[in-house]
Amino acid sequence: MDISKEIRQRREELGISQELLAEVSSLSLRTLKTLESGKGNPTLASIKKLTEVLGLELKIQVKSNEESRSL
Amino acid sequence: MDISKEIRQRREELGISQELLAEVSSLSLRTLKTLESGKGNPTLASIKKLTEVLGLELKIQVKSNEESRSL
DNA sequence: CCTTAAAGTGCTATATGTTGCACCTGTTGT
DNA sequence: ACAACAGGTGCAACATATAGCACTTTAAGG
Repeated sequence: MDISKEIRQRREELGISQELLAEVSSLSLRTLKTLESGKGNPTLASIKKLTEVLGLELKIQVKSNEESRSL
Repeated sequence: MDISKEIRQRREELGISQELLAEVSSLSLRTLKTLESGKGNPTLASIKKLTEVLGLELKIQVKSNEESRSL
């Protein structure tokens, strides 16, 4: 799933508003709105601010080879 | 591990130079150098360009509660 | 020694992410 | 209908990521 959608989904699961999330994660409300609506190209720092507050973690790993099997 | 270090490690595993990686991922060599040396704040787009070429995937997931157990 | 390849860095210009403000829409409750 | 709340968006200012260039350092190989 898209990162922006994951963030929105997680925020909604926690039942908090964009305004509150922006405040506690020290990210501007404007930036959060842009990010969640999938229109921006956020910096890693912005994403980390949100993941820390939301209890999410960003992992980078070797891709599982699904498309290799399909050929 | 840090994302910048993961990217460098993966590039070295594949045995390619920064110059080649920058070229095939349509990212400037300057930006890749900055990123790998851990000095920048890359955008999500830059990270995605690299992960796609390197066969890596960026995943965002609920944090496993290690620190909850330690208390 | 010299040459080549790979990586790091200062400088600069350009592109764009971040931010605040104002305003609009849609929803909920009275 | 009106008010309050949550979310989306255009605009402009500021901060900074991206990019190219030149130069340096280090390591490997002749």
